[in-house]
Amino acid sequence: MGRSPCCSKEGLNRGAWTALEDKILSSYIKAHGEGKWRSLPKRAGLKRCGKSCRLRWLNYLRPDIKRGNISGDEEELIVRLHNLLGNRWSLIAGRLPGRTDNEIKNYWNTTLGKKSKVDSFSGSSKETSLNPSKSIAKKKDVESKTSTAAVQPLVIRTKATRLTKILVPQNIPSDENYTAAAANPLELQTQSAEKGGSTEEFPRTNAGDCSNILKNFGCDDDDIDAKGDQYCNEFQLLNSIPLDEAMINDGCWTGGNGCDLEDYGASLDLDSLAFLLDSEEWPSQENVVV
DNA sequence: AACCCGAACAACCGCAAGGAC
DNA sequence: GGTCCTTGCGGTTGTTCGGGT
Repeated sequence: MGRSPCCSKEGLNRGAWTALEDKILSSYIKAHGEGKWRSLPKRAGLKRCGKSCRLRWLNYLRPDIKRGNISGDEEELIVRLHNLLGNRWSLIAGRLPGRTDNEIKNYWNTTLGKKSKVDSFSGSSKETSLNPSKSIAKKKDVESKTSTAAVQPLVIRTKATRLTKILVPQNIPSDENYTAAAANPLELQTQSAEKGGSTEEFPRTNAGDCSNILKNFGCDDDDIDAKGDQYCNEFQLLNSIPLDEAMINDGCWTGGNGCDLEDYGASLDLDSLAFLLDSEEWPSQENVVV
């Protein structure tokens, strides 16, 4: 099946985006929503490849993008998730609200990857300081986790599978321990399992609560207007399936930018991931947000 | 002040999956 | 069922910027 080029290269702008281009793209997407990237540049009046528009929007212009330095907690989370998932940046990014896969990938390649490379080369816990700005204590903590993972590598595969369904926990538990987990369905599920979880523990809400749920996941009113119905349909669909079963069947474990664990099937038992949660807490949302 | 170098980040590219027809 | 199109992902390259000499 021959692939057609994503766009004609002739007459198109390349390289850095100008403020005007950003404004045009943002305004267009705000007015018409995402999607149809191939035809978007023409409709918006941009001399850009659709792919380039999509990337610019996803990695830079999206309103929910968190800018600024990666915090210590986020770094720790990235390290742990990388140990678990390998270079599946989109999945890792899905666990870090407001961070993009590209950002995390860059951060890894420029900072953490080198650090871990040096660590493994030295083969010791000797201090390595490629990034002196990071706190030593935090760094040691990260290193110890990295070395733990080296003993127990669990890199699943390097190619991500596309998300085809979005799974959002139907009810945001009031218990503060679960509040942080609300944005981390994997943790929610694991905790649920640890507690002998069932749909009774996390009763699923009806579609009427969708707006609040979406807001809890960082959607603004525009998002809800644009996609609320779609998400609510998903909610209603999933409401007919017990929560844990739905997660396994749908294979999704993140909100919005999730993955498909279905392929892991025999090789990946979600319970086996519990070791990640055994010794230490995942960073809470309050800690992650800068 | 000029130059060099490395880090950080933005953007591009090729490939593959999934859906529509 | 096959083909084509769209979208998303991960790897790589290019550019910018700041610090050191």
